[in-house]
Amino acid sequence: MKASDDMAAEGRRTARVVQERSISTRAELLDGAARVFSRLTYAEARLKDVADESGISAGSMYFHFGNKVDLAQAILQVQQERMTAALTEVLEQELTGLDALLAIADRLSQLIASDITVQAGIKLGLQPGTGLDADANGPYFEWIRITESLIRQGGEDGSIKPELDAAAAAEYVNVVFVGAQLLSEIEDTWASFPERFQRVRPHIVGFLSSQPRD
Amino acid sequence: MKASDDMAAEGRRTARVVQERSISTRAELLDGAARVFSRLTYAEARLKDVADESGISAGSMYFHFGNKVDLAQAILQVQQERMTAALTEVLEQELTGLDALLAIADRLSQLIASDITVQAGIKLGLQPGTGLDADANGPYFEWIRITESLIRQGGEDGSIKPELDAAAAAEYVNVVFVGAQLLSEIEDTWASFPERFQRVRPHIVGFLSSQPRD
Amino acid sequence: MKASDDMAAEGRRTARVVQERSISTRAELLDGAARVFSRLTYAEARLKDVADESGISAGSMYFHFGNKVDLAQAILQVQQERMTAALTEVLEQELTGLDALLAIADRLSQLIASDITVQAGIKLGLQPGTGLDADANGPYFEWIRITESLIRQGGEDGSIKPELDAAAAAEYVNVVFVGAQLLSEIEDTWASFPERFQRVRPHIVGFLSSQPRD
Amino acid sequence: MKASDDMAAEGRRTARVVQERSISTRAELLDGAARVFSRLTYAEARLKDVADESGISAGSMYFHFGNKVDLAQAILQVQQERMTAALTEVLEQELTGLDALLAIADRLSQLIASDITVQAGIKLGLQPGTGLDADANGPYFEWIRITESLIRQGGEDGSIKPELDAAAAAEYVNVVFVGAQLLSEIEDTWASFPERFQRVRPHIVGFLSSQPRD
DNA sequence: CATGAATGAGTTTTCATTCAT
DNA sequence: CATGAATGAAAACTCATTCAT
Repeated sequence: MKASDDMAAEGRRTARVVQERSISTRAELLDGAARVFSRLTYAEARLKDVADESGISAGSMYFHFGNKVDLAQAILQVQQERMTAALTEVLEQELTGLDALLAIADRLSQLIASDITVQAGIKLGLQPGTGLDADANGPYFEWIRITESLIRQGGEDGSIKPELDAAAAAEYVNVVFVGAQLLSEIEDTWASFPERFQRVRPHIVGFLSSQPRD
Repeated sequence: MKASDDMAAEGRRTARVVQERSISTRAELLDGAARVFSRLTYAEARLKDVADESGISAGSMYFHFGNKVDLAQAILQVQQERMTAALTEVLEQELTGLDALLAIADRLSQLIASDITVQAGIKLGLQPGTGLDADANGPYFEWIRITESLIRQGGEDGSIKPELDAAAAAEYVNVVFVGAQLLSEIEDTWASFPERFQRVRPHIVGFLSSQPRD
Repeated sequence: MKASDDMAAEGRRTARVVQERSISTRAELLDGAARVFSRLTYAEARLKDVADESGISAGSMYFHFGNKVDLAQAILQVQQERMTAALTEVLEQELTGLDALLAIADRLSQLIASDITVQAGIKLGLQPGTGLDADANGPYFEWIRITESLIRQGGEDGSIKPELDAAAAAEYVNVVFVGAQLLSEIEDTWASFPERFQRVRPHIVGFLSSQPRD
Repeated sequence: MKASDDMAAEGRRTARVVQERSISTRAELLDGAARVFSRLTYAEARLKDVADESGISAGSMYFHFGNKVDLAQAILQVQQERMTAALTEVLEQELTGLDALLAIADRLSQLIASDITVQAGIKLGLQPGTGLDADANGPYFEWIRITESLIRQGGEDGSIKPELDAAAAAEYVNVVFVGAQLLSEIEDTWASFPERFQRVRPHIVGFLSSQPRD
């Protein structure tokens, strides 16, 4: 049995190496795709561009992702993972409702400005009808829900004016956040988003905060 | 010579009929294209979709609009005309800076919610790199400029707090307007835009108005 | 209204011409496809071969038949129409059960030997799992049913031994017919089918006929 | 020198183990291929299907069989071996011409119904133009020759009517055998072939046998 | 020997655009 | 002017085969 043990051992070693190559290829592919989808519409994007951009053969793309839709969906998934991660990271710290809300918005504005995969995901999410997951912008609505619950929490922990209508306040916060995001996208593909958000942030604070600030 | 007179007369009549048909065809084409471009990306949209949607043959499109890009550009132009018309209409009334600003925003929110060509234009304007006029979203920046000048005017006519930084205030107003627009687009393709804007409008008024309101 | 009447009239004339061209193109395409599918497996057949064989551009194929499967299905349909036509033609003559049965077999053996579209249909029908209509060989079973009913009829009209088990007799007839067909296909792509069937035909007659023959 | 003896011994053991694995892999591969080719056309069959079906990696196939054509040819060879074996087994018994003919037919009908590799071989043999051995259905013609010679032998040994034209009689026998086979293939992939053949067998016996039977 | 990722040469399919009628 | 069939260039996708481990 020694021989087959050896073979098994070698098999495992080989497998790991192969798997690593596979993983890195997949990552490069996702990266290239993110770059392409962040500057082009889904239908405009050519898979050849993705292949060239990532230095991977077109055939290989079909080994890792069955087709164009799946590739786009993979990007959407990464986007959601990263945004969720940012969210949870903040929520794990024990902050007041207001601080958590602001921390999340700050965090997300930076993430969106710096992470091209997240940018690609946002663009893809806004153009359904492609075969992409119908609820691609489920995250949007989740984000709205979270905003509302944090405002309610802030009302209880004293950081936010308790008399506010949570739903209406949440809508306002989201309008401001999303508006800043869209203007930044138009102007310089999100590069200015964090600063722009900082400029309008005081309006949110002033509206929500129970502490008079100047 | 009577016969040829008849023929000439008939020719004129024919010409008129043909011309009328041409005009209506062109209109139907634009309408169909607007419906298509308002729900699909430029690259996703098939000219066959436009043909089917408008009940006009594909070949005919090439008589009226040289090609796909020109068709899209025609829509962008209509959009700009209609938005500009709304703008001028308000500006022609002699209103205070604040009232003009709010009237324009109200007007535009209604126009966007109700006019599918305008909707199509907005979507097209947000996806450059297509061969569409590079400065397709020139209107955005023009709108920002107008906002700023109205705020400055409001500072002078007393309707708006004079101590405000006009540029910063304009940015805030636009962030709110654009944010409400985007959320409405996502939720129900702009149908809820006017109401949503009315809900956030008080924040704008509260921030700008020199008159304390409750 | 004279002008538009003229236009309508011209429209009709144009439409007819266009339609004729369309029909002939479609026919040539079907013909070329039949030639290709009669010598190659569905999966082996290249659409380029069909295009070349019929002198029609590849793109045009997709105008007339949406895709490869539909093209194959169109051939199957033509095959079924032609075989059904042969069948009905015989059945319309008032023949005895035996004569009808034999006439149909004769007719079909000639049709199969001479009509390349029918040949293509037979081959296609025998290779499902392609996306072709699952019941592509429904005709086979229909044919078996008809055989059985003619034998029963022959039992009643006195042309066929009444004591025969119709189902079993039908199976035998079909086995012989189909066997002759398959051997002819292998040997010379059906060219020898009619003669071969004539050689084995007496076995069928001897078995079924109520009249002693030598 | 003991160490190197050990190594040599282990080397031999390893070699044997490897060799055994090789043999079983080859067998599984052939089996999987048979299953795939028995339900799909050569061109439809994906080597990946074979790999999945046999649980062997695609790359490994290329070690054992140079390429797709060779794999198919290996199956054809197994089919021919098994059919020939059945044939010779019967021929080795000293039977009359008629009994030998019937025994062979019975044997083959059972073999075809039960052996998926034989089924695969039959299907492959009927789709040339693939790159498979041109005379893939040589066996068919060989079988016809054997039939004829057994009929002639039967004429001499008294088991078959001596006045029969051997060639014509052989054709009839083959038509019936092949017809039953094809109908069974269509109906239930050969499962019913033995029974069906038994149902039509009396026609063959009645035609050939020199002994009046009822 | 086995594995499975990678490749590239084909194939199918799509669609803007042209053009004869 | 309108129509819709035809075209071709480009895109998506497939898969036998190779090859590093």
